[in-house]
Amino acid sequence: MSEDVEDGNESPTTSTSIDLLLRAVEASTESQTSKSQETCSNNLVGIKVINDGIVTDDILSPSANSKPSASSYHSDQLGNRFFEDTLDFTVQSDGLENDTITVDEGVEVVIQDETQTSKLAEQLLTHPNSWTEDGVFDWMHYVINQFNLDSSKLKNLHINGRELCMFSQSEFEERIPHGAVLWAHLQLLFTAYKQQSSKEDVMVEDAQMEINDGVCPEETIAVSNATQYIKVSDQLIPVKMKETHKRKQQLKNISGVQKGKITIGNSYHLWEFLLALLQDDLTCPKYIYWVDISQAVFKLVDSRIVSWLWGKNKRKPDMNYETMGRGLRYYYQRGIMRKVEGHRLMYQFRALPKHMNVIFDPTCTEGNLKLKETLSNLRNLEWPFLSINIKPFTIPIIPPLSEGAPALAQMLKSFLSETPRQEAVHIPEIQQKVVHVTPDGVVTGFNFGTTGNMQSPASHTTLVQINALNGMQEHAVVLDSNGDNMFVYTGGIPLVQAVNQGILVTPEVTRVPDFQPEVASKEVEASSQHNVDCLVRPEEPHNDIWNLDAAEFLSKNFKITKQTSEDFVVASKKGKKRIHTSSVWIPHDPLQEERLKKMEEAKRLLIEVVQDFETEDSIAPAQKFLKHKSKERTILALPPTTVKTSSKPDTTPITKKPAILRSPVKANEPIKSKTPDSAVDVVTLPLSLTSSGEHILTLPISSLTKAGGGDIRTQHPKDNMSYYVSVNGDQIVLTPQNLSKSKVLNSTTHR
DNA sequence: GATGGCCTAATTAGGACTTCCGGTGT
DNA sequence: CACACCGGAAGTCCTAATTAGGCCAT
Repeated sequence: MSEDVEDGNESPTTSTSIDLLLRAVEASTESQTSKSQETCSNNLVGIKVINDGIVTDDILSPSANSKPSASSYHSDQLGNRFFEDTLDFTVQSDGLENDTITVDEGVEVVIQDETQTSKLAEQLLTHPNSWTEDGVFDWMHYVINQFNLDSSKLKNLHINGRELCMFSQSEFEERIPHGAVLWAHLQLLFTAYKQQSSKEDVMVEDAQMEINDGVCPEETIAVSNATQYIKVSDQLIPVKMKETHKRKQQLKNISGVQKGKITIGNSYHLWEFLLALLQDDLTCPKYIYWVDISQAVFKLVDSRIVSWLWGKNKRKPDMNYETMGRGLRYYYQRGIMRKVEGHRLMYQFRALPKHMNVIFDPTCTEGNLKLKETLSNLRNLEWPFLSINIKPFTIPIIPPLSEGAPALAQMLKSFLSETPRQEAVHIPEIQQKVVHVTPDGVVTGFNFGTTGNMQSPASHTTLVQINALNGMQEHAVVLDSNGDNMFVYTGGIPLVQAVNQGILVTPEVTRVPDFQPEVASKEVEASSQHNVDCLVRPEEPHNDIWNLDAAEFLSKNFKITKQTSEDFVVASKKGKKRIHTSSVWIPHDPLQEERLKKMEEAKRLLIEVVQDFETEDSIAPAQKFLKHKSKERTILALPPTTVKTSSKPDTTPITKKPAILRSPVKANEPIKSKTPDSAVDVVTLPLSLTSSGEHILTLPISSLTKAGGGDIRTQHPKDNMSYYVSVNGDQIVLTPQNLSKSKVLNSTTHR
């Protein structure tokens, strides 16, 4: 029976290990007298490769068919050799009932030798790192016997599992008889163990909190993406954690992890990313490697691939080494890295994690060996352990790419192995629309707001995906069957609330076939600013042009102190006002009379807003003042020029300039004027009660108190009832507390 | 009815790059 | 000539922290 290994189901690591083993066996057997296959198949130890439940290979069984032909290998564009998935192996079918240890869906360890089954089976389930000298000897002896190699040279070998794992391939071959075969076999066990671990990883998920609660903070080490490593007998056991508040607190409390330095998800910092690459057998030492671990010096072998990966990680498709290099250079001044002078593509970390998640990878080189030795030797020393001058900051453990950023690792595999290259993460194309918002609220497209950092909106009839910066996320953007109505939940805001806030407008659908992300992102941002006074939208979405109209317009009317592609800062005697580009709107077709009118109206509105800002005799921070007046909890005391006699003559004329009273104030504290030179303790306010119309009333300041969340409440001197105090335009609104505040605010006409 | 706590949304500020550039060195 | 490297300046994006809004228990 023979089957082809199916494409795609086998990890490159496994393939590489199998490849190496086969070549090693090939080399060893060539140097010896050939033995018959009949002899070989006795006392078999094999590892079967299983794809989707079908046994495809018994890769450790020496057989005439086990040698790959020359055509079994191929090279990719980069010159990397890969295992061709068409090897023809013979799977043992001797009718005996084998002892089988399934370590993973793809790898199964089969032990048939009855005398050693139990002991060896047990040992093979543990990481080679933990094997005793005897265990190592048994394993070597057994493997060598299976391949009918000479076992006499093993006699004086005293190596424990830990030392075994420290060896590089070259050392293995140098110091251990039949080292190539044994080394290759060991790599397969590593692969199997790794896969087994990841399986167990999932199994412990349910018990995660319990485990964690039982581990003292010093024994837990934060890594990334809700994975924690628990140190048990000098081994790091990954435990997946749910991202809860408690969890976040735990991360914060973990010793050695600085506040704000924890990396969540795939958002590695650049230095973290490089460290991860250095610990991943997919990339180290092929594309990046340690030149001298004792000095934390590493080198980029292939700057193109490393920067490509970095760009993938950051979702920056244009990333290149030049750009990435700028990021590295910023590390010089921050004391994280330095350049190794005179050596191209060589950099030096100025600190390393005290514990690194060392991968015993099959492509281990001397650099990696040095890394392991150094870490082994220095593990018990005080951190920082490097001899170089280090700015003391703590680096959390960086998981290898395949654990910390599995999707990225998958991409890398794809990048390295597929011809033609394909994106591992496939995002289906979807019909997309541009959102248009005009100043009078007419929507020619869809209008929705966001609370996150939306980059480009996307939707089709029932699709609910938005391409946010941190990946495709499912937001509730739902179109009905006609495509006439869209329902949007923005950042978790329920639809009803979004409508109340004016975020949603019943759309008049205009399909825009050519999706322009730049335009869309601006539109999204604009639409999210439901309280904007007017909007600017240029003819072209390009940044320069985008700014042009707004800049031209603003510069004519105001002094602009700063301008970026997003913002203008308008100066006035009151301070500076930041105006978002999208807060000024210029219509698509300026030839249309109606649109011209709207444009004029938009300009007029903007001028009005800024003039208000400039003429307001206020000492409140100008930036705050202009922003959403109706939302600002500003209590403005107006000059008592038109004070009428109220029914309750409790007036004390105010002779000093008006005071601005702003919340929040401390609970239970009377609100006092923020104006130092103001001695007012009573303010005369023109009040507009929503139910009974406008009248003048005098409120003693001492009657104003802080409600929850910065609200201000007062007791009405007339009826002694509690009212919320809010501002509508230049009027103060008292809202009976027993009425819904939102209803009242929505029913009032804003200026 | 008065009060303050709690939860969540909205907003802000700052960090960490990214982009661009003009220049030098190998 | 290509590539690596440098650092200033400005822009972008993300996230933690802060503030605001609303509800609800006491």
